[in-house]
Amino acid sequence: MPELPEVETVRRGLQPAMEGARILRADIRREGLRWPFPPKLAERLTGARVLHLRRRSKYILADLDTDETMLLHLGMSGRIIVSGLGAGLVPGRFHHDHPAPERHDHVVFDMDTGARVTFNDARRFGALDLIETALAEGHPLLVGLGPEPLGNAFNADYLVARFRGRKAPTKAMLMDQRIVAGLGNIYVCEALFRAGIHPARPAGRIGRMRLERLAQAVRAVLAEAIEAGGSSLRDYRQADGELGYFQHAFRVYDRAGLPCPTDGCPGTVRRIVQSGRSTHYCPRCQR
DNA sequence: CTCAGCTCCTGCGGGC
DNA sequence: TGCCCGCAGGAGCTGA
Repeated sequence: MPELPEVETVRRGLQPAMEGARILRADIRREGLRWPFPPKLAERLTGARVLHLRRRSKYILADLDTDETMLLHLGMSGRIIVSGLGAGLVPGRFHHDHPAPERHDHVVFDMDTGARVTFNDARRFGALDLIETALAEGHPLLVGLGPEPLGNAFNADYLVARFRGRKAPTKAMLMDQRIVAGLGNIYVCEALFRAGIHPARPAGRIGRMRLERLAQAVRAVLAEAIEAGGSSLRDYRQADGELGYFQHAFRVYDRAGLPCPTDGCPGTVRRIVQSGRSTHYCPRCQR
């Protein structure tokens, strides 16, 4: 469920609790999520200091002082919640005012900041792995990813090159993490609306000018969503448990039957299904 | 290579 | 109230 803006928001929320802090205890409460956890996970994490939290696509990467990097993915329903980082806490001491463990709390870290970091994932489509830091960029889950949509490599030239000759629906192309890394169902729908592109249009049949607009729309919607702390529909929370509020800024996503938000457009937002996923768009202003 | 469909898993809301 | 169905911010895998 979480897309790039939600993952980035979680990463930022984790920084005060984890960056520079040591993992005093790693409570691994099941064998794995989507895949089995790596061997001796708790032992390898216990005592490790988190040097830096990074994000690549929808993955959070925690570089440790053990020369290993922990890789986290939230899947559809994953949440990471920090507790015990409030005022008046004493660094280096355990605090006992953490909420009781809940159903689907799979991994719990007690940090020497006094913070507790809990990874909860009802559907268990999430992932957690540990790999040598030097090999992290080559992790099988990361190695095929396309450029970051907020980076310089993602632009109209790039889209022209990647879309050329492709007949797949533009929406499917943008959902493909090998083309661009970090978009998901919500932000693809929103970006296509802003760019005025029909989600079913074959990707190879969009002119350069319109791809310029599309690249700009992708960047804008992601930046605005990060600014808003992500979108909270069902499971998603920021690391401090607060809701994001970008869902109030959706123009088409989950708005089937409502009037198109474009000024003067008489259209109604439509819902269709593309490769098994809901697509929302305005048939009048998206061509 | 390209593309569509299926699958993993749990929870929730709507209709009857 | 209870049951069944469809649907959900992902993405790897299979097979045409």
